[in-house]
Amino acid sequence: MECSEAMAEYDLYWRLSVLQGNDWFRDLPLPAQQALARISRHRRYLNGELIAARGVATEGLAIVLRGAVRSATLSADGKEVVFSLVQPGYVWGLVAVIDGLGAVHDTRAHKRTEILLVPRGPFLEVLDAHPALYAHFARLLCYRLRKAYSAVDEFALVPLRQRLARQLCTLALASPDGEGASLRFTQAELAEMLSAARPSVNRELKKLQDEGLVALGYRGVTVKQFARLRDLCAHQGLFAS
Amino acid sequence: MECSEAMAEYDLYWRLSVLQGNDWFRDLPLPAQQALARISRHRRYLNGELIAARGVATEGLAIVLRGAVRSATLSADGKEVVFSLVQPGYVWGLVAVIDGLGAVHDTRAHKRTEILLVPRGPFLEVLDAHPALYAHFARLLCYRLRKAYSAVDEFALVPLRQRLARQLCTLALASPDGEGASLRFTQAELAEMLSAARPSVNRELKKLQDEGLVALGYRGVTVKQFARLRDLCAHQGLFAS
DNA sequence: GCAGAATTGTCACGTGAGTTACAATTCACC
DNA sequence: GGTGAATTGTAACTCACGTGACAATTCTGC
Repeated sequence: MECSEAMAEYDLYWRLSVLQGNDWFRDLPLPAQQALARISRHRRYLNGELIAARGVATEGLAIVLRGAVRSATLSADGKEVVFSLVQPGYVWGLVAVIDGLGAVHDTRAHKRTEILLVPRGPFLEVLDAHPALYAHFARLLCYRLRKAYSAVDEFALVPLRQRLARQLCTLALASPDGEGASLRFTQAELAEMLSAARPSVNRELKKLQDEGLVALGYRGVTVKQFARLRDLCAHQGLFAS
Repeated sequence: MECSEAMAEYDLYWRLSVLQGNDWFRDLPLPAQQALARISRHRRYLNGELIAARGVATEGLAIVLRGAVRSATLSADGKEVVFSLVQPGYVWGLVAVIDGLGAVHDTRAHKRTEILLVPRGPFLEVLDAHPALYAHFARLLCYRLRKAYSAVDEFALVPLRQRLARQLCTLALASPDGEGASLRFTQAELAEMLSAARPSVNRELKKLQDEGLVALGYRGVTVKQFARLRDLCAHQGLFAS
């Protein structure tokens, strides 16, 4: 079984490199990274496949590798609010892992999706073995809280036009090509990220296009004038994604 | 100076008892409680006095004793969203204490207000000395996150009537008299807590009164039929305040 | 007990954005 | 290269809720 041993070895190395490439795991001490790499697993989901149901215990933390993880809440009368579309490189599921009270939202794979799963139990053991990690992940929770807070008051007082501008800036900065990026998202996806209706997003995008700030394409938006786009959202605290 | 020594002693004991009476400090090990009592300070603010300015480093964690701590965001065009009105018994300021990135909102005293202040530096030292506390406060952060998340999707998909019903239920349960409580809040305060306009809240309150669920008074609302009020909000995840 | 402040009660009106529905494009694939 | 699925573009309609502006009520302090 030399071959499969070598495979396992390679796999472990691969998982370690994923962790080391991630914003929230990059800065951990090597032994902790190794421990986490050892316990983590590679998972694949089909488009729309259920990853976690609201209130039900989750398997663990997910580092998104491909596709996206889509969290949404369904209201009694069937309306849905998409809470987040977690893109590759981001982490999903920390709250439920730490407090153990079940998934916060109904969560499904958006397109074919791959994640690196860090199972809850072993993860908590690693945390206990390296107490300093708690401080680290507490900061991640704080980051999330600030984002959630700004989402709340943004929703309440920022009109769609500006929220859209902000979203575009954020996506552009997060993309490899930077400020002038061609963002490969459909308008429906953008609408979901903003918890807005698709026609409304289209209306605002058109206006931005007329003003020359962006160019619209078939499955994408190209940022033409990042600076002016950014000016639109001005003054807003956290520049989050 | 025997007298002032005795005073100091009494003061320490008083601060310890405050901590022991608080939901989030009650369950800590005694040595940690004592350490926190030693570093904490009693603070008074006048109505409207500034406690923290958005983005500016905060002094520490506040346990509200009297009055209320009011966090709000001011938008560019002068509109304001009141984010929370932290009532006595609740804790304010954890995020800024942990990540050190400055206050999340502009924060002022609502009426004459007293808090127990746990200064940031010493608090973090106590955390480092008792690593288990990190796990404890990480759970508090998770609790906050769940509340913030539910605030987001509630804002997006629950109509004012139900949000109001929920707020009333929550306030009733939190009050000493329980379910049939006479809640001493003005309609303007209720509106702030819900980030809604005062006339809108009045409209919904009137309807609830017509249906016999509540009775309106000069500076207060009395819950008449808690069960039916609660049914109105049904199915909603976290029953928060 | 009365003046003035605070609070509640009610209107008319504006508006951002959701909803529905369909037409016009663009693409993907055989 | 043409057919069908996916996406984008648009318009008409609706509605919850905010805004502003008062009048009516209730308290508070001298």
